[in-house]
Amino acid sequence: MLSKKTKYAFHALTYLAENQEKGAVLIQEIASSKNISHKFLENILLELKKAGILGSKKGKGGGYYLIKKPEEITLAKIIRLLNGPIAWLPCVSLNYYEKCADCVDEATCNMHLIMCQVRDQTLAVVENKTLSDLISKTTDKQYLKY
Amino acid sequence: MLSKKTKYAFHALTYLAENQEKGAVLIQEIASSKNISHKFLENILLELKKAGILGSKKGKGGGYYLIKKPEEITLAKIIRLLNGPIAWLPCVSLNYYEKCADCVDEATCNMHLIMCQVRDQTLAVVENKTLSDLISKTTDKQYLKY
DNA sequence: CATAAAACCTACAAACTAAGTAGGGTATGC
DNA sequence: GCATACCCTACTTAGTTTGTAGGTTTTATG
Repeated sequence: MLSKKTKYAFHALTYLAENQEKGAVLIQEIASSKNISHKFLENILLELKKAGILGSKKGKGGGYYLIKKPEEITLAKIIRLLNGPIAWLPCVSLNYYEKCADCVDEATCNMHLIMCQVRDQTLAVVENKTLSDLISKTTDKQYLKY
Repeated sequence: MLSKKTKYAFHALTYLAENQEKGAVLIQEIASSKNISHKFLENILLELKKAGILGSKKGKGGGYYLIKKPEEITLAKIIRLLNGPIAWLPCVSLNYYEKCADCVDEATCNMHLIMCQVRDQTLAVVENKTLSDLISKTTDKQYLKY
């Protein structure tokens, strides 16, 4: 299951994507809008910044903002960053590979093969879905254009 | 990631499947063969028994044995039993459904839809793979038939 | 029937991870 | 130069996973 941290990250990113015209947005604004603890969200946004997904501005009028287009931010990237490996076993993880303690030979391990399939099927979805797929298409703002 | 409990369960089931001709097998035999703590494995086998996958015999000459054909035991069943939900969110779980705390409307939630896809892709693998796919096809025993 | 073997069951302990909190440091705008 | 708001480190709390302890019940066998 996805951790709260991961879910909070998606909520925050969605908020930022839907409010890009505002420029820098306060942590507090996101936190109260999405019902997330201010300090906990602070840590999450910092991680997203260090990963090159968000930019920030300090001092009065500061806040966080997207530095990539929503369609360039894959769900896989966010999940890996905040939730950890997508694979079910360390020995089939593309980004967090580790040799299995008990497994003698990966090449002949039947489990290994199947877990690769699971990983690839999952990636087929989350590598091809982006933040833009999470944005609600019918916000008030969009209607105002007409 | 799969828990140790889940991995141990697969190891134990594989052992039992590869040694069906032995009849009842001692916990201790499986534990030492697969390097699992006896008492921990005891709990796992008990769960598998309660789920109707294993049978047991008490007393001298007792032990555990499969009561289903390996090809009838899907990986999904084992994973759900010992690892919990396969889905990434409670609101898309088929066997452990729970309403999302924060989600207002599942029908219009974009996350919901994507997570359903992830779940279905995963299930496409693990509902169609069974214990028989984990059994090594080249054991000594098999060669002895010729 | 006595004994030993082996599963059954409940409860607990230790280790690890996730979630959240505290408090001060640093850059920025006015 | 002061208020603002992000930055950073460390800590606490809560929950889960992993493993252990110790006794109970059932069964084969001499």
